[in-house]
Amino acid sequence: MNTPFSRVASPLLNIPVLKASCAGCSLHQLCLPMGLGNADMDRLDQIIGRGQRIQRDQHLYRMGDPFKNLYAIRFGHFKTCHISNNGEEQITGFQMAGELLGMDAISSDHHHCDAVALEDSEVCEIPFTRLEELFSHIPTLLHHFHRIMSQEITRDQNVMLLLGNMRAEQRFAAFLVNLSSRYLARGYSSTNFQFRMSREDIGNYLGLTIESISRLLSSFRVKGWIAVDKREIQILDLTKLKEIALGGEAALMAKKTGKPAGPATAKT
Amino acid sequence: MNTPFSRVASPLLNIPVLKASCAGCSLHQLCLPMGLGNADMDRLDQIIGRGQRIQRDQHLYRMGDPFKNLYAIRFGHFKTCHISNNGEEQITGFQMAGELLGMDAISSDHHHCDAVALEDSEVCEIPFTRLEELFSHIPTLLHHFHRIMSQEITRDQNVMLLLGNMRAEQRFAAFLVNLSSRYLARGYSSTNFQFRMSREDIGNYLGLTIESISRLLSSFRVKGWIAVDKREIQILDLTKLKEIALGGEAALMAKKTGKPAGPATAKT
DNA sequence: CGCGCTGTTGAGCTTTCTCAAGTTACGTGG
DNA sequence: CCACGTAACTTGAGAAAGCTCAACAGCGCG
Repeated sequence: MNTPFSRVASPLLNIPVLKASCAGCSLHQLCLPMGLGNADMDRLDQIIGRGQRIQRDQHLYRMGDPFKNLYAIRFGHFKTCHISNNGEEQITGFQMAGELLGMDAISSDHHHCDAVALEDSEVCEIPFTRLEELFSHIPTLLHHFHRIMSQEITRDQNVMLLLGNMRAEQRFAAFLVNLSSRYLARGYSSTNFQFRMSREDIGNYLGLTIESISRLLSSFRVKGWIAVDKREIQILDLTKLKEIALGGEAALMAKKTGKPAGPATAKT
Repeated sequence: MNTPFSRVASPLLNIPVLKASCAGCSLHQLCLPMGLGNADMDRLDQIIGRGQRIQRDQHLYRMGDPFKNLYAIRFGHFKTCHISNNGEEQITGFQMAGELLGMDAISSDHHHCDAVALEDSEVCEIPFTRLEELFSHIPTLLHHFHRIMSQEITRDQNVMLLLGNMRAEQRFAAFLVNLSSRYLARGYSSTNFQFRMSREDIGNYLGLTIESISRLLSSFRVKGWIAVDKREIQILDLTKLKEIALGGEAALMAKKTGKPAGPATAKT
């Protein structure tokens, strides 16, 4: 790794340098150029536009916008949300540094959701037509791109599993464990971090109300699994949370009654 | 279109011809070779393996199987289901002729879900590494492949919206409308078709119990929106169903009370 | 002809939502 | 610097949607 930044370097260090460069980005092992040699990474760098700053609550793109670019998150956090026909919004994901935004737009040449910055963030603009040109010259890049799209599919299907099969407590535990492991992969603490999204966003994402999220936070706190202060969270018993996220029968037993699991469907 | 089969040709006509051929397939405008010229379609045909028959309830692949091929459904129906760690299954989609199976496996070189035939079906085997080789020679094919993967992402996110935001009635209406439009796109009736999946499968997919599905069917029937006989369904008021699927406030009003919509979150 | 599988219907119960009141933090203007 | 207003969150009590359990009906199959 010849990156000038350590994995945990403060994002602030990057702010003055707006020219996006994969080679100089601490995230290139998580991001699109993963596994590329120096020469190929340079070619990728040549098509990548200037970094783009997005302020908190600003839209990176909106549903219906024409599709030009994919965006790699350089630092910061985003949410993507679909607006259904009756005006309800459904948050389909929270994205963090090193993740790619905009892949849903390839199918129809316009975006199918809104992407909103949860905090001041910066993205690399990746012109998709130029990227496709590169693919024919760099098979490794193409293959990795396919993996990323496929990963997105898998991720979405896991959320479907969460929304279709899990109880509130399990959903929330799974959410915490997911965040935890993603921060870990980025070199941050897996037990101490802050929510970049509001309780409302969390509830929306998990298919629960804001009140339920609040109650779950309290309940997890009382049980000693987490400590919360506003948006600051500390995970005190990650093992327990993982157990519950996995559907922990044991966890439900311990709770009091000996009921099966799952909000619906279920049944052997 | 130089296909020897009309769009509505009975699938039975294809059974004796096990050699898969895009050029000779009535679905090539819906499937991977969409938009390809004859020469390119021939090249695609050369890498596509023999057709593979899958009997009802047989697995096309299982979670954990190594990833070798994508599969295009020639005729028949499939379901894909994830098994969560506590043994619960969640059906993540129902696939029909012309749709591609297995894209979730690209990310990790093994399948992340089970694919099960809902009836006797046939698929074309598409060796993925050979397909990737073709991509560098046929940019149109590559581009279309990206659209298909992107479509899959969009589809999954719509299901997330369904599971996260919709009431039982709305979910079920959306499900019926979705099936209807997919049959329409394939040249079949949009109002008369049969469920290839059990009530249990429908319930699992929609995050509801089998009893709820049964009640919804009855309720829709009583209201005169559909007629049902076992797995045969006739849609009598597609407009109404679409209205409800879209979150129809009007529909909810008419129902009796004047409540807002959405099972959770919501609120302006 | 009876068994098993799938689906239907009913009654009561659990989970989570809804509504409402109250708290805390924070930015704005006096 | 403080009062105020707003936004975000918390907590409680009651309501409702949909689940669980249970009984039963229809159909296919051995």
